[in-house]
Amino acid sequence: MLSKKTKYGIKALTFLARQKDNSPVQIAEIAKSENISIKFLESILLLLRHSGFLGAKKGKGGGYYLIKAPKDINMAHVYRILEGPIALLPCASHNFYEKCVDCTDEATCAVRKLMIEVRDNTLKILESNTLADIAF
Amino acid sequence: MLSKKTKYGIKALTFLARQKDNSPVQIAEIAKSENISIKFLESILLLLRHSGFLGAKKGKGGGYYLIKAPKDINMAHVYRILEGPIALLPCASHNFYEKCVDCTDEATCAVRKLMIEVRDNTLKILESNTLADIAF
DNA sequence: CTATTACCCCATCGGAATAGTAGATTATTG
DNA sequence: CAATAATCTACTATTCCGATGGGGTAATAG
Repeated sequence: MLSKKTKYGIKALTFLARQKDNSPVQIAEIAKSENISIKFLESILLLLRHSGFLGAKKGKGGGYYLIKAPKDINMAHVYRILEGPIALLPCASHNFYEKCVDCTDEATCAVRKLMIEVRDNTLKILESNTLADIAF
Repeated sequence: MLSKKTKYGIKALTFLARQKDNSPVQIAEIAKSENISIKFLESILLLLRHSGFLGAKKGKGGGYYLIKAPKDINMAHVYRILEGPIALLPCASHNFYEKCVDCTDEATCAVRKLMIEVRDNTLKILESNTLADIAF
C-alpha cells in the first residue's frame, strides 16, 4: 500500500503542474485544496525540494514551484524518493537491494522470481509516465 | 513492501509443491527448511487451509499438503488471501475498493490514474503465474 | 485404551513505522 | 523595520507487524 506521504507528494506535484504560470504557491493553499495537513505536507514539500523537484521562495509572495517541466518529471524517480523501493522485496530491488536473511538460495527462490517479474513491469509503467501524463 | 506473512506463505506453498508425493509435511519441517518461526508459520498455514489451498492431517504422520495441483493455484488468488489488495491505493482496488476521504474528485485524481495502471499490470502478472510456474 | 503427535486457538508484546503536532528560527519583500 | 512564509528541530500518539507462549483438542499407532 502506498503511504500517505507518497500520495500527498504526488498530489502536490500535480497541483503545481496544473498551475497556469509557475509562480510560487504557498503550502497552505496546496494543503487546503488537496485536504492535507499543513505540517505534514510541509515535510513532504521539503523533501521534494531537497530532491531537486521543487524550488522554494521564502517571505512574502513565497511558496513552492516546480523546477523542471512536468513532462521531464519521471514518476519512477518521484516514487523512489517518496516511497522508496519499487520492488516488493529488498532482494528483488535494483536501487535498494538487500539480501534476505532467511533465504538460503536466491536462485531457486520462487517468491523472488515472481517479485522480480512484478517489479520489472511496475517499473516500466512508472518510467513511461511523466508528471505531465498523469496531471492532464 | 511484501509482508513476511505473504513471503513465508508463498515459500511454504512452494516447498509443498516441490515435494515428490503429496503426503503430509509437518510444520516443523517446512519451518526449518525455510528458516521461519514455527509458531508464525503455523498461523499462516492455518489461513491457507481455511482458504482452501491446503489440507491438514492430524496425529502421527500428519501435516499439511496441497489440495489442488500447483498448476491450478493462481498467484493473484494467493496474494489476495495473504497480503490483501493488489492495488496500492484502496480507491484503485477491485476487490477491496474504498473511497479516499481526502479526495474530492476521483475522475481527476492523478495518483489514482497512475495507480490503476500499475494495478492492472501487476494483476496481469500475478494472474498469469501459477504455483507451478514459480516453483519449477 | 493410552500415549504420542501435531493441529488449533487465544492472548500478549516489543519495536518499528506512520501520520500528525508544536514551537522557534531564518530569509525575503515592501 | 515589520509582516510574511519557508525552514528546522523535536516530540507524540497510534497502528501494525512479526513473533512468542500457553493451553487445549483431535487423530493415530500400538
